[in-house]
Amino acid sequence: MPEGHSVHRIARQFERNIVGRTVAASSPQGRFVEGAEVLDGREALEVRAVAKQMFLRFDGDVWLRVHLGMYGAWDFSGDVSVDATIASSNGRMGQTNQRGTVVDDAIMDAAGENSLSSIGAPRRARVRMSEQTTGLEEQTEWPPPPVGAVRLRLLTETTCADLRGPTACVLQTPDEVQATIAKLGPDPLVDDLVEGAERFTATVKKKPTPIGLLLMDQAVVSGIGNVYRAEILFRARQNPHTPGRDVPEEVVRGIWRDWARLLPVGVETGQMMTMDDLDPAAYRRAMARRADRHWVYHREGLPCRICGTAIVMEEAAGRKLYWCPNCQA
DNA sequence: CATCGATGTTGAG
DNA sequence: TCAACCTCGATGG
Repeated sequence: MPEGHSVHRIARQFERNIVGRTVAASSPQGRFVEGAEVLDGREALEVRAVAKQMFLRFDGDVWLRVHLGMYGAWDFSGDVSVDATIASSNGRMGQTNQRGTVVDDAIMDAAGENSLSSIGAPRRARVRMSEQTTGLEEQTEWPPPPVGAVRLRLLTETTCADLRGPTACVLQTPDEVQATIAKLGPDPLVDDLVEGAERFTATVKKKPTPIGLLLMDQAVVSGIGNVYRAEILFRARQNPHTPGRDVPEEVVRGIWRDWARLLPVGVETGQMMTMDDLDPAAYRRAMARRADRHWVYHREGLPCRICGTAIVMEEAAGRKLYWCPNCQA
């Protein structure tokens, strides 16, 4: 489920609570027993996020590569440096709070004020990090009993990270990591922005593939998924069906710049905010309600926010593509 | 409570 | 092109 922003966000959580610590590794589900045995007792030294993949380096040049796929998630519990924005527009967290979770009022207040990147002190909490960050009910046992099919558990003295439902969870050598990353297109939070722009435009310029498909191709550009694709194309007023090589170069460069702007916003807010240039009231509305958050995504049949034309949905490569046939003519 | 669909990728045909 | 992977919130009865 997660697009690039979630993966960078999860990597940041690893940075705060796992990197620099020795882990006890296990596979409660049983599908990653051998890998867990290799990781067990090693120190996590570094985390990297590229596109929708996360790479965690352990001592001895052992890398863990994780791709959450459609419904993978990391559950953090114990001492978790919780983001101030963790609960924004998240009713569940409010409920959980009333039932006695330790996520305190300061965090809830900060969330209400929509402040960015304030890092709370580590505290007993339990969160699920997937597309969104969700508060979970507090567990009192330690270590917490695994919930559901936990492929991999990484346990430090104070923090437990449980991986569930990933598409990929494998150990890699440094060379393999290098090779994996080399196949990925530029990522605005990893690559130099100027260099990234050159790579992206050069690739798009020579492809007959529709731009709407190119944006979803992780070899072309890293981290864009179905939501960001629709939104970025709308923001560029670009028809999704135009072959990449026929899209004006200035538009292609504009798309890269826009992604480089939206991605960090997504990392900070934990949400795919694509209407960030609206007035403050509309911005607050968009933050509060998912239905108000996008220009075209998931708005089939609804009037375009700019011109009133009905938003169109069509299937493209098995994914739903939303766009305004008037604004993006 | 059952069913559906999803922010993704891979590999078979 | 499509099923499979495997999870869960949203939806409907």
